Amino acid sequence: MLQEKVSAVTDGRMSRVQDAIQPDLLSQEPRPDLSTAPTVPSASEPNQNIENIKVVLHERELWKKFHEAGTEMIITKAGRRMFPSYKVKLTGMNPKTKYILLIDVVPADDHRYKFCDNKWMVAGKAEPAMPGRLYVHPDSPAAGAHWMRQLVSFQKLKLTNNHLDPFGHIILNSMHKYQPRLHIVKADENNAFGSKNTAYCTHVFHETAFISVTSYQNHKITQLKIENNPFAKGFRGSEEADPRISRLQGKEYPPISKNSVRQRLISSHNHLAGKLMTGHPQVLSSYQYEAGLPLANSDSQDPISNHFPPSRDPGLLYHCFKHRDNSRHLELGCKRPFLETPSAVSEEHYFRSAPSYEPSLLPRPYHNEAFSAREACMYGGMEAESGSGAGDVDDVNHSPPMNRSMWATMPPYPRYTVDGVAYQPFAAHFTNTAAVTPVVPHPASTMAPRPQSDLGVFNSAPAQRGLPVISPPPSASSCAPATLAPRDRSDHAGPYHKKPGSPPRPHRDFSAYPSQGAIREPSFQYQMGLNSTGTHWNDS
DNA sequence: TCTTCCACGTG
DNA sequence: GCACGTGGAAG
Repeated sequence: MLQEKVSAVTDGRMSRVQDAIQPDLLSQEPRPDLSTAPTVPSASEPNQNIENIKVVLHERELWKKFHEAGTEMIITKAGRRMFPSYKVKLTGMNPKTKYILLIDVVPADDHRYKFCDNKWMVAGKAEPAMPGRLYVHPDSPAAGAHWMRQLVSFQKLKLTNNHLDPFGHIILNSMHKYQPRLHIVKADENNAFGSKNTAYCTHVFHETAFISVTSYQNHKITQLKIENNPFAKGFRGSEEADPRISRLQGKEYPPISKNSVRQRLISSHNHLAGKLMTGHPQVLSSYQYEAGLPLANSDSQDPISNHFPPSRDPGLLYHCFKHRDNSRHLELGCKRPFLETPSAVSEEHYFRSAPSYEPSLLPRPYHNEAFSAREACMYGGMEAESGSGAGDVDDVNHSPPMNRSMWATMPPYPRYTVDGVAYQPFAAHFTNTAAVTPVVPHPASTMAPRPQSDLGVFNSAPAQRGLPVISPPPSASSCAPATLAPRDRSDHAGPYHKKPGSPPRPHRDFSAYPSQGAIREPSFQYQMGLNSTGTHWNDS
């Protein structure tokens, strides 16, 4: 039943999505006409009804709590995990078909925010989008049976504000609003994607949108993190007395640090405010989605929506797409640009996402690289790879190692990257990691910390490395984004040339591709975009 | 605003 | 016992 509904729904959405997407993809270029764009995957493909895949966000209620308060995610130079973690339950996949799951985090709008008077306010124009990176789930590629077997967790994904991050973490600007997106890509025969007929779907849960910060602004969010994140248990205590604080201060009783006081006040305030706020939660949207309803977005009012921009959609948006052929196909070859590590390492994929604010979404595969994943996000450890893919969970499903490709999504803004700089991903910066191999990237080797990449972040930087690039498909453009980017980059600025350095394993490079991004798609905009206006999350 | 260090917790 | 994830405080 649900499925039916879902399907139906999805279909609807999908088409929209496509439309939307296309634009993105194209965005840069003249966008072909959307109409042209094939709708969803027209391609025929064997298996896949990627569009029939259902994705349920795990712990949605928790996400909603955060969303209602205006979710904030800490970003640090070293990389910080997201909390709540992005975990999903998948159903409707072809058990034998291999899929690659990846997440990208795109700007939700083009504003910079500030937290004043206990609420988020627009504080100017957004900084240029950072090089978009994609975080590929370490188990990728894996068969549908594998993905459906248990929750798929992206908890190891890390966010950073270091534009030169060598670890493959997702790079964001502080005080900006972002929207994580899940992309399910059907792996091709080479365990890569990007080839013709590559089909993929993008799912967006609006309740996972957040504002990146270097320190929490809204006390309510801090409290939610402390109350729900096991690693923050040390800060739990009665509200009144934060044990930890006490300790720090050496007092038994709650110290009243300015913060604590402030927090308390705020929290009270928030509560009231919250109640006052609107009334409805956007929850509906989510639910709708789940229900399979189309989104109706009712939400305009949704408080949350307000907080975050726009997306109105129901909780999720989804796009499905199939590449058309020509276009792009990525090759996955596996090359690991940076990584040298040969075999040992597994490959990771780096992707770049597009910066668009919205929805651009589509990933475009860039090229792949291999790498190993070290940590498996999901199940525990997996590495998948080693040669093959991750082995995590079951290996059965796993496919062999995949190549990691990079995708670039479109950037919202044309610029992307670090200001045009050629980004050198990893290598350059490795400074810290001295250990890391300097120059060339070795993937596996030691790198200091493990990059997310392990996880699978990719950047795109294909060209430079010689990675396979995707060829751009002309028409595809409309549809398939992926292609475009890659080439562009290479051609154009080529932002990233990789320099000699190599990043640690993980990431290989990233070229940043800018995807462009802005979305124009109706749907999308519809979703997200909107709100810029207010944006206020005020939580309170 | 951001970075670094800290104590404490999980796993 | 160790590595690492946390938010707070101090800088």
